[in-house]
Amino acid sequence: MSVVNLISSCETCTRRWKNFKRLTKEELNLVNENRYEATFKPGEIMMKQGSPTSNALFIASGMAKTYIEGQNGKNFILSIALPGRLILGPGAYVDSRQTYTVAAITAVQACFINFEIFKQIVRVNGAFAEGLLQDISEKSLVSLTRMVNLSQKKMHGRLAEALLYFSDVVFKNDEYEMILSRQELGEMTNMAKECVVRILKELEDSGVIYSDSSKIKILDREKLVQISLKG
Amino acid sequence: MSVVNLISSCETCTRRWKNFKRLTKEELNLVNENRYEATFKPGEIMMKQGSPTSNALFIASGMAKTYIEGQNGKNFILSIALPGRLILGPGAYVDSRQTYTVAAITAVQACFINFEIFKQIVRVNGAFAEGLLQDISEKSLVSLTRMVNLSQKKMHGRLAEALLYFSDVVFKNDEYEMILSRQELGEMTNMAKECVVRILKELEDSGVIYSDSSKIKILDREKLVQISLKG
DNA sequence: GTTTCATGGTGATATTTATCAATTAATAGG
DNA sequence: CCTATTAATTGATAAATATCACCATGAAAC
Repeated sequence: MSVVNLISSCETCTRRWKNFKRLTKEELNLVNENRYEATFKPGEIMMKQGSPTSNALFIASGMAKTYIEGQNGKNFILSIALPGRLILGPGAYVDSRQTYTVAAITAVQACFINFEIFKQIVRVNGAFAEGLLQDISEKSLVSLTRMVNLSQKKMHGRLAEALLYFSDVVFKNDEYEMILSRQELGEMTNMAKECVVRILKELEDSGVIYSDSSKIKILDREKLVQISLKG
Repeated sequence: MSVVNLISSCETCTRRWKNFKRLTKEELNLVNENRYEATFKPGEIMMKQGSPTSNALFIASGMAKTYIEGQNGKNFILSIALPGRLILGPGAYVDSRQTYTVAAITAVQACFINFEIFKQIVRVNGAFAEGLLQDISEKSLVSLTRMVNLSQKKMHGRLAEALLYFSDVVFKNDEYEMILSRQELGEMTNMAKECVVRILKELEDSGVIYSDSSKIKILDREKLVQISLKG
């Protein structure tokens, strides 16, 4: 991890969190003065579950995975962290501990922003606070929906959902690099890696997707959506 | 549902949300002027998933269940709603729809507070906004933890966890009325009702709890905690 | 280029959990 | 008090999913 500043300022940054537009010039300056950049290589841990929430994290370029480390070394992948999104677990406002670990998947350029400063601005800027509330609420809604889906859908539905997540949210394309291993896809959908392999093959055999070890192509989106819904 | 006001004002209410102490006298008055009370009988729906988030809900007395209505009429019970807690799904700040349904379990006396007023106060009172952020973050953290537990623990662990939730959070007592049916306990722990019955019996046979159809008594808490952790 | 190690993949089997069918207890109305 | 319903319970069975053992492949390390 290197610490050379590559982004000149928050004001001109094109990858910044959209809620920053609600800050005054002074507040944005304050943020800018209390940030530091870092770059990470694939596999490196950017933020560790349980450590103090001293910073809010943003990704300027690249992708990372966020995951909770559960019992017996079993991980649970929450999401793919993308540029422009606030990465800050709910623990920040509860026990001041990181709720999850963040690890780089590709090369990542990241910005850390001092959380005390961040929190201070939230207290005085109502519009910014509301933006944060929206952001946290959105994530909370996603995780509630996900919890219900994990509970009520069977493996086919859960895996189909994950494939659509990569297509719709991460890559915005029907064809993409599968940046997660089969093991990790399992950690995201609560399946054993062998089951991931088998169901990917089934989906390929029935012409819904093309899949090799590193690439996914959605061939019959309607059918995949059906599978994700009917579960 | 009747609509007689039984509580004279928010200012003197002993069951009010603790975050209301951060309001000014004027703001608290505003809240008080924009609330209405209602009482519900057991089983009645107090708030319906998908309906507009026109109000934040508080319970003055009694208990309710909050649940998400999933596919094929399968419900997923999120929590037992208790006096003094804010009941407002994340949808309020996302799509202005109720994220879950709330149904009375016992007789319930409730307060509905106009959400526009509520939101307006959040914008101008930073301390109140921070309190709301803490509240939402707490719920979000609970649901993340729950999602991981549902994924990684087996039935015994999940049921033990639910029994401890009733003991530690809902009743604060090792002996309590089981206000949920076996079916509902299943909707909370993602188990079929038959499995709930069987595992309750196993726990009773091994001396960890006493259980009849309406009562639970924790006999060996340490063992139950072990099961909830290892399970 | 060979070795090493992680990942992908496959079949057989074990475990977990749900479903089905039937019976018994509990409860609400009349 | 009696009857109609709903919930609780039980055993048998089926379905879903995980685990195990193993081999193939491919990329990184030497």
